[in-house]
Amino acid sequence: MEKNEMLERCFPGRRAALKREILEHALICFNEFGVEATTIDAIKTRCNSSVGAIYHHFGNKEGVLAALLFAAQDDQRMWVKPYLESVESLHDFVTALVVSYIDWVVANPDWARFVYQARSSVAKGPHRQELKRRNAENFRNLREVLNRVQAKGATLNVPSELLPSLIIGAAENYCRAWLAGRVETSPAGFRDQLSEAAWRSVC
Amino acid sequence: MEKNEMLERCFPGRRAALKREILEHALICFNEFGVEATTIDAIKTRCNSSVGAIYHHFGNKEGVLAALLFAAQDDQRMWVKPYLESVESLHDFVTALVVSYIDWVVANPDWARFVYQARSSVAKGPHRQELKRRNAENFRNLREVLNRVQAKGATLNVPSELLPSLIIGAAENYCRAWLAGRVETSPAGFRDQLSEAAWRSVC
Amino acid sequence: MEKNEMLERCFPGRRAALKREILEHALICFNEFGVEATTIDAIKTRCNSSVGAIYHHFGNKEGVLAALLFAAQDDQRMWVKPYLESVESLHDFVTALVVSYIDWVVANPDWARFVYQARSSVAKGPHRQELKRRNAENFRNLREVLNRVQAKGATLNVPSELLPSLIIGAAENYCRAWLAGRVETSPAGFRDQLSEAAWRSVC
Amino acid sequence: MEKNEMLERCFPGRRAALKREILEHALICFNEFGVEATTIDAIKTRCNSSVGAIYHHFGNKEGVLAALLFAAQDDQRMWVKPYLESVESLHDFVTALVVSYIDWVVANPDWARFVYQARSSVAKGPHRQELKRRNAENFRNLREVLNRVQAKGATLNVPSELLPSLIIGAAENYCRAWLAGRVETSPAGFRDQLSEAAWRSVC
DNA sequence: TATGAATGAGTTTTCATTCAT
DNA sequence: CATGAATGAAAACTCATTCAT
Repeated sequence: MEKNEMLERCFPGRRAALKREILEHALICFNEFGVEATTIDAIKTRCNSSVGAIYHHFGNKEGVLAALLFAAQDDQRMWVKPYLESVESLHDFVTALVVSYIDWVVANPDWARFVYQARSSVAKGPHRQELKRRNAENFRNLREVLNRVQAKGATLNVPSELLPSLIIGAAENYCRAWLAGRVETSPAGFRDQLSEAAWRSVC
Repeated sequence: MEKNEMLERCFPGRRAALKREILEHALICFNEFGVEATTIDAIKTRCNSSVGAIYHHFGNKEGVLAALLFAAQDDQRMWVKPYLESVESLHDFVTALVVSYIDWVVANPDWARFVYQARSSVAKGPHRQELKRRNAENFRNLREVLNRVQAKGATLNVPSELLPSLIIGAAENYCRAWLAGRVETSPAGFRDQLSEAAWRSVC
Repeated sequence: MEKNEMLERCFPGRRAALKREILEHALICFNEFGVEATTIDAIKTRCNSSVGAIYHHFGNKEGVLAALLFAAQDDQRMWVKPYLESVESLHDFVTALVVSYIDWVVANPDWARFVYQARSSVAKGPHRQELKRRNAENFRNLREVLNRVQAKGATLNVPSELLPSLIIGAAENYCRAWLAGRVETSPAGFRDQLSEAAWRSVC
Repeated sequence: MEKNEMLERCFPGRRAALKREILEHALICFNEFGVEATTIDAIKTRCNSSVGAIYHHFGNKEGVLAALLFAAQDDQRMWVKPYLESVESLHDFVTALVVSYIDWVVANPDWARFVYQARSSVAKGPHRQELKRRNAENFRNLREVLNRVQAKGATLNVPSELLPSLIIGAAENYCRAWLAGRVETSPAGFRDQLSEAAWRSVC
């Protein structure tokens, strides 16, 4: 199962089995009832564990939330790597980002749904520094690839602040709509159209 | 004050004065503490009213939330009207939507911030049908304008489901980032770039 | 309609029309939801009146309750009178009480249901003195009839305190069970059996 | 103390100590203030516990009420057993029921008072099915004894629905009056008279 | 480590009552 | 007299968190 694979990667080993079990069911609860409406008790009931175990492993509710969000983001960043490796041009770069984003959402709809609602919660809570740090690091990594590509040829004539929105904005908007059931067609069906649109929007 | 103007429009008259007062301060609370973290008590303290009055006028917390969201959306839809009136071409249409969107967000940052976080709450709560109905009606209205414009000349070669994301996705993404403090530059500074990018992405 | 007849008797005249209207619908609410669960608002909604009107006429919720209870008891005491007039013997007396009790309950099931649940409420509330006074007066009146009858012939060899329970206990118990739906057969079907049983139990 | 004995029987063991503690003091509150007027807070204050503990053990207020009622009824049914064992005739049967009823009320006035006011509440609430089930079972058990006795000799010429009212009606009525302070003499003083009256009323 | 009973501050909500119009 | 908006005390109930076993 996909969920277990991702968690196995993030929390490997036998000793972390319960940890993975808890996170797996916490994700289901958060998506089913919403982040705020999910209680520790609901999670412990779903995974046949105990409140004590959850607190032992994650400290508190925000700890569970942060662990899940960071696992999802880590996975998403691992996922994009192979897409970026063969990037040679600016067009490749934009396409890699858009397509890998869509592919990840389609492959992990539960995680994507969760990320959209959990991000703002974590951004307000005690793990917001860690979140910022991780986002900054990710941004640096992408920047590095962009710089490498731009060194080879043409450069983009777009303000740095605006770039992420132009590249990912439309794709994210459509993925949100799909996960919320507002549109029917899977984003997978619009991979090329969304990546080409993103490319046209930046050049 | 802007807030009062908008609320005056939605809930006119002397008798609704307290209603407006409550909504005005509820908006501030929701933005300051978050939708879930805002308590009825906090609202009543802020507007020097009573819990009873809030329940008398809005039934419950979800009622306050829905009243605010619907007021904001009504205003946003009133706002876009003059932009759409002079639209002659597809390019005009895309520009009108993007630019009016940005202008509204910049003119009403508190309302915009609120809409982003309240929408998903209302979409899960007891007013979700009303929300759907309103969104559908808005969509029909825009569609009508689009049809009128397309009748005159070239038509867009973009799937209907994808169109809203292509037009508004990047602008929305940037506005969210701005309101969350993740970028510094006001979206007003990127009106033309965002609307041109949207246009290129659809044609 | 029965309800109106009884209320017309207790609160006669045009000016008391609203009063009767309120009481009539309050009775329905009290029976449907229970005394404590019935709110002034529910009553005002049911009778298309206003909270102000209810408070104007009855002072408070306990006032409504007491007015209804006293009306019901007054009616029950008016009802028993003709039964008692022709009483000549002890046997007649016991029969009159049991049979009139049953007949009244069957004729006014809503009022009877109400009396059973309202009595203890009023007995705790601010009208408890008035309730006591009325009960004592009623007891005196019945005692008088009993004395008159006993003066003519045989006397009962039953402690005074016990007498009411022996006479009415079984009938009341059955009527309660009937009104609660625990038994099917109307008490009217057991008029003779209950009155004869009562008579055998006291002699 | 009687209360503890009864509760110890219903909820035995060390682990249930707090459960018993809560019920014991809830009973006092319900009798002192009335079922509706007793708040969870009043109970928790009286037994030096916490609202959380009460909700942990009983779910909600209705849960406390039902637990107490069922405990009382269980006790009452245990109590009547020895009275029924030596029953040989119909007369014995009626006497056993009336006398054991009176003895139980006199031995447990607080529980009896509670049963009278709680029964109708529970009969309306979420535990009404359980209540019905228990009453039906109790009825079956008594019916069995009655059948056994009737097999030996004379049978009663009284409708089945009416029988309980004839047997217990007067005693219950008197016990209610005594517990409410409307009469002075303890029902214990009228054991024989009430049981003999019941016997005469059914034969 | 694991458990789940116990805590109690904090929340939503209700509703009798008042009073200005 | 009638109305219903406004009040606010008080209620039920929740739930993150702790801690003894």
